[in-house]
Amino acid sequence: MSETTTTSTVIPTRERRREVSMADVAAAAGVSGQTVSRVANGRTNVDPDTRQRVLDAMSTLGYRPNSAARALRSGRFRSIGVIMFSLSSYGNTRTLDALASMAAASGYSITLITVQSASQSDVSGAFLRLREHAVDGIVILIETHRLGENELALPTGLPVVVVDSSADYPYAVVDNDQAQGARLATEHLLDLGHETVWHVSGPPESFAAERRRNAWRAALEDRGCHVPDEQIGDWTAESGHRIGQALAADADVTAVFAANDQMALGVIRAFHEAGRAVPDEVSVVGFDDMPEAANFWPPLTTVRQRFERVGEEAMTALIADIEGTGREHARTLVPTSLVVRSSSGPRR
Amino acid sequence: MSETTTTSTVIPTRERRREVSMADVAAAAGVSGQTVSRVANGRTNVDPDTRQRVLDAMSTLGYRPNSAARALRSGRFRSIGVIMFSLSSYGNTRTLDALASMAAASGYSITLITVQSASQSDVSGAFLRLREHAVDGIVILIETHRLGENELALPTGLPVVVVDSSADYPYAVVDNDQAQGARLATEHLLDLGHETVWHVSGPPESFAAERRRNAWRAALEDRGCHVPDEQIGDWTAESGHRIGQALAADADVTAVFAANDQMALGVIRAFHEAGRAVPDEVSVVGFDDMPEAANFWPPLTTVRQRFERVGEEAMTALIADIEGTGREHARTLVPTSLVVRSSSGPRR
DNA sequence: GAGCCGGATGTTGACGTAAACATAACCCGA
DNA sequence: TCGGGTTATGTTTACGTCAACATCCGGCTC
Repeated sequence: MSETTTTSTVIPTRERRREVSMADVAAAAGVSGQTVSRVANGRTNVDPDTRQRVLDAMSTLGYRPNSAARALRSGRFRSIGVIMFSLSSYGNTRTLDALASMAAASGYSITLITVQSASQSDVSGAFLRLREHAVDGIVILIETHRLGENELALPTGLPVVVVDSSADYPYAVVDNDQAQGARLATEHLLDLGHETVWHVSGPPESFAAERRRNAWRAALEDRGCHVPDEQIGDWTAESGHRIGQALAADADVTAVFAANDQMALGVIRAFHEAGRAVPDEVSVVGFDDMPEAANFWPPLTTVRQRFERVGEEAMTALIADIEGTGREHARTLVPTSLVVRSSSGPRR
Repeated sequence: MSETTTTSTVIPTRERRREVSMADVAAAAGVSGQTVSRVANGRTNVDPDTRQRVLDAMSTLGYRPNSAARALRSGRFRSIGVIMFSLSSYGNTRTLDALASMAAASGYSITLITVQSASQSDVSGAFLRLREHAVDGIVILIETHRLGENELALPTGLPVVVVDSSADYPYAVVDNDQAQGARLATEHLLDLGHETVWHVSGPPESFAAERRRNAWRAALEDRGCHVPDEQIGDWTAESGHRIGQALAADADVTAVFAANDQMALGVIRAFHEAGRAVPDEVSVVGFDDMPEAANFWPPLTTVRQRFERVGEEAMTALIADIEGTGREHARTLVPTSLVVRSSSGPRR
């Protein structure tokens, strides 16, 4: 171990010291490599004594199977590729966390590829890189609205799960139930006596945004309410703030449903700045239930998405597909729930 | 949307179709496998005509190098292992994003392992799994306070970079300059005329929290200010809220420096609830500059950490180590900056 | 006791790649 | 004209693992 600091210690040039291989273990235990392989893979047809000898040799030498060789041999890597559109989205990050936990629990690791844009070339480039990396399956965590199906079609027969609200992929799809959540939020506000509900939506290219928007509109129409023009944001708090400034200037606005918590935060700030009290004059409801939402001022009423659950469902489906059990390409929707806090109140 | 029961299309049982290999390309191009290898690796000693023939054959057949075989042969995988303590921390997530981008730009992919706890067993288990996965280097993105050096010592000579504020690892260390940032925040509040500054710190086991705490204390002492008891939080907005309630009850408190933005949010909420105006009666400064901070109410004065930069530095150092250029085990500190918004103001 | 069965273990070869070495063709100066 | 030095290309082999097949041995049946 280098004595840390300075003296750019001529570290004994990290010699590409050969790792302990099966052959080494075999020699140490006095058996053949194949027997070591059998022990490593938990085969039953090995004499208990022999097995123990091999296990001892393994731990003495610090043997770890070389997964490159294993993958080359078997075509399996016990690795899952995840393609994400950067990590900026709060929800996707939590989903990724759940994916990673589930994968680890099943003995898989995660190979993460982020793409700068959801463009065709970026995504197919990511596919190609994953193919090189001998992953056993792929999770796509992107808003894929702008990608035609053909562009998503994989050249290889790899199992794929898409975490997205779109239907009609030839893959399994898992997502939070956006429509149900948006309806929950909208009806909550109507139930409080508001005549209608304004909507700050996510960007046009997002499927999730589209579903929330459609469900909001449907909920209003079902109750015979006027449907105000939608306000198009881009998920950021800044866009919420900008839109909020316009809404605050309109005295008719008494209830706003923002398509995520960040935009709700921006909207609330705009109302604060305009001197319109929340929730006394205007109610605001968000979507996501990020950890901070309970500490917004006022604490935010919002729709809780269960991202962890989505990640678990996606990984479970993918692993089932990889390991050959069940290959339904189903669409799984994880229900959301409304969390009522202080940013929404009865129409004055 | 309720067509959840998708017609479970009977997909033509994914046959493990052999991938196109070098041999296939070689046959198609009428050259030897070795020549294909040379072209694939961009060697110069190939006749332009031959090279073109090989490239044509590659694209016709859709050849992609098999990285398992490549790794087996060369001992390199062009993959970086990242060990993270879950993805819950906002900053670490952004750092990971930068790591992933940088890695991709250099032709590496990311193998992500999350650990449930920073315990010795979890972390060393993660090491072992990464070693199996033939990664070329490892980035550790955990608060490693509780881990002795010996526990972190890798059995293999793999290059390692630690993103943490600790010193004295036998590895390169990169982090935001916590001490400088905390001093910035504290002095900002003192400069506004506050007699002293209360501190809501991160948990004891966090190195970053410790550095911020020490710098806060040092800044106060340098100015001869009274050092109030520190308030120990756990990074969550809830803990900030709880502590904020206590602080709000103390009329002496006029300035609070919270060790992250979430706790600052909780503190501010507590002051709102207690009817103490921010910043008129109490100033609050956070740490991180998360994207939402500008839209808190009031917009939060905070210390901006450049997580992307940290990720870039870490990956640059790691790749340099992997590829043999420069092997100083330096400690890199990325400076932070103060972002003044509306949550801090002059002492009344 | 011959024949057979099955469990434990060993031997061979192949996965796709690339380093090391071998060969062949060509160029240039003496 | 020859020898030495390039440059382009081919051949062999090894990386670590594991499936397939081969072998060995003890025990059981008839």
